[in-house]
Amino acid sequence: MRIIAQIKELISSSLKEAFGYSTLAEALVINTTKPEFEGDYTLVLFSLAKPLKLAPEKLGEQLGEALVNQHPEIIARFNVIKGFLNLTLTDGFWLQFLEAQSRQPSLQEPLLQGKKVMVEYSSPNTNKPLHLGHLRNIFLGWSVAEILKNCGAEVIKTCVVNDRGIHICKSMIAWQLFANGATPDNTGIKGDHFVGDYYVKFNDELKRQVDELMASGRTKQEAEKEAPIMKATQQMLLDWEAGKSEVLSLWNTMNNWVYEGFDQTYRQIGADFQKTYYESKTYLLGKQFVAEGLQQGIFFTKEDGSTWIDLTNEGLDQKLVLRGDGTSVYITQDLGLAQEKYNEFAYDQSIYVIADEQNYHMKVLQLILEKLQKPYAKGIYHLSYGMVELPSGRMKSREGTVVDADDIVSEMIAVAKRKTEELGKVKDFTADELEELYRMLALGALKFFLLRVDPKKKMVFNPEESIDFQGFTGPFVQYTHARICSLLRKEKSTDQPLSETVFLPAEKELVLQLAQYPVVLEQAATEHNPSVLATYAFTLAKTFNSFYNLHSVIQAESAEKKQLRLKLAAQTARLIEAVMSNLGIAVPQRM
RNA sequence: GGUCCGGUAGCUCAGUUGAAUAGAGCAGCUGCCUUCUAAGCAGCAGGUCAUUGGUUUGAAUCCAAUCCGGAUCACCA
Repeated sequence: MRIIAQIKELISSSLKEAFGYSTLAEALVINTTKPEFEGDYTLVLFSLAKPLKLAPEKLGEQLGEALVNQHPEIIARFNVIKGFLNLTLTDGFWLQFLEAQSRQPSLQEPLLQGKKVMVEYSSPNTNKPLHLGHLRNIFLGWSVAEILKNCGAEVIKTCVVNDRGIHICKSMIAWQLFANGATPDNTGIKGDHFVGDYYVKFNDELKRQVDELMASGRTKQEAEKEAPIMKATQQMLLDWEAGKSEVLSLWNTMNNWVYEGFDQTYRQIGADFQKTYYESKTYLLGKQFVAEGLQQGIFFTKEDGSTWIDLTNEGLDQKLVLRGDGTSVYITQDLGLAQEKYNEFAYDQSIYVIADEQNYHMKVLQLILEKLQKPYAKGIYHLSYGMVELPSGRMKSREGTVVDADDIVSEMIAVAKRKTEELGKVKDFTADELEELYRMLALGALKFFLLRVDPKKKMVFNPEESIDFQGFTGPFVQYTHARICSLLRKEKSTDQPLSETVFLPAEKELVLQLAQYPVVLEQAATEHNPSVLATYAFTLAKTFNSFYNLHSVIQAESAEKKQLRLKLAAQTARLIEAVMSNLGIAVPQRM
């Protein structure tokens, strides 16, 4: 159902027949015609003018003539302006398209049929709750997974939990020192926040001790090293690695508190994983790669026994892959984990949704796997995204300028509730229905806000201004869907074939938009970029709203018009739902 | 310092495989609800696309230099 591709074929064969010129249909440049000109699609002629040795205007006239003559059932008329050939397709063609699309049982595309893709996202630490940056990560990962599924791929969503290390021990030490047996249960605090609070307490106490030591003449570095709380933490990490049972037991308990909290958040925002990897179980992996790399001469050993790879020929640096004492570093684990994932799932592609601060690391990871000639190395794709920043700059947990995930979600729900009550359109809803609606709108606004921006760019969130429900937003699109549903409750679109009609400009605009979906979906999939779908959802809704404002559906001028408009409306609603589901956003029947 | 990313309207963002008069939303200003949901529609106003030079029939888009901002280059994860 790719109209542009279809037209490119027509043009390509016309060029051959009428001009004896062979060119790949792919190479032609066709866009939808700008609204200020007449036409549906536009061929850019400049690049063809040269090889054909014709002035663009002349070429346009002749080519347009040929197209209309050869395909009168598809091409109705044309006009040439400067180097642009504007083509208007016949109403019959558009009618047929609309019928065919509405009869299509599924809106999926076969682009990635038979491919198996892993998407790793979220990947939190277990010492503090999720924040707005995690939400961008989670929504991106979820959305990309949906997009790939809708292109026919089998998708495995996975999460790597960073559940070990010094930062976890900090929360544990602080809990031992200050908690007096407090738990999430007996305080009523959500587990991840509870543990996060002790992480903050640790840092407060550390600062106090450091200040004290500095007052007695130590330098800052000395003080940080010597602070009793820091020493205790380091000892705890050693005890953890030695498998000391009371440390392990506390570690287990506190991590489980955090997992309960995370699960609650994941349920609330609709995130899930088929497979979760825990770093405590994977951090010893990857050492066999070091032996392998040494044998192949890809790695080398320094005097102190540490193992390195030299990537200076690739424009990078030398990179440590194993410490002198034989323990793993971050990259070692990641090598092992990539293998582990491949052993388990034999993926064609493995997508890592990770912030752009790790671009260098991911480049190194892929490069090493390539040098080791791993079959899955080429399938690794780093979906790098920019940080969510405040107007004042980066969020800093130490300065308390982190936007908490649970907080922002509840704020959004409160705003959705307030707006819905102000408008008073769903007074007959039950309490459960209302709650579901508020959540749908709140998450719609939040997800759309985070997904509408190109992932690789950093973005700004201003907590002073709450996220909009008007304009280029999730609720705008959701509203259009609810409005169409309301229309269709009053008058159903039937399956009867449409009768011949002349498309009015607003109707044509809409059907043209409907035809764009497969193109946009494929673009989103190949670029791993949900934002193009957000833009499309908005444009589609906007186009419908203009149409809706201009023409009455139920009181249409004729029975044929009514039938056509009902079908356009039904199809718009269907596509809005499909596009939004790619973004992980549900759409309501009423709002 | 090396590498990478970014700089487009007051603000937040599209547009960057070169193509018609650079587009949206928000904020500001005008209109439009006794007819299908006004979370909407129609309009006004707002731009030296960081700067300079180059390539081209054509540059926000490509090239070079410069300025500004950010990330990264740990025996941290």
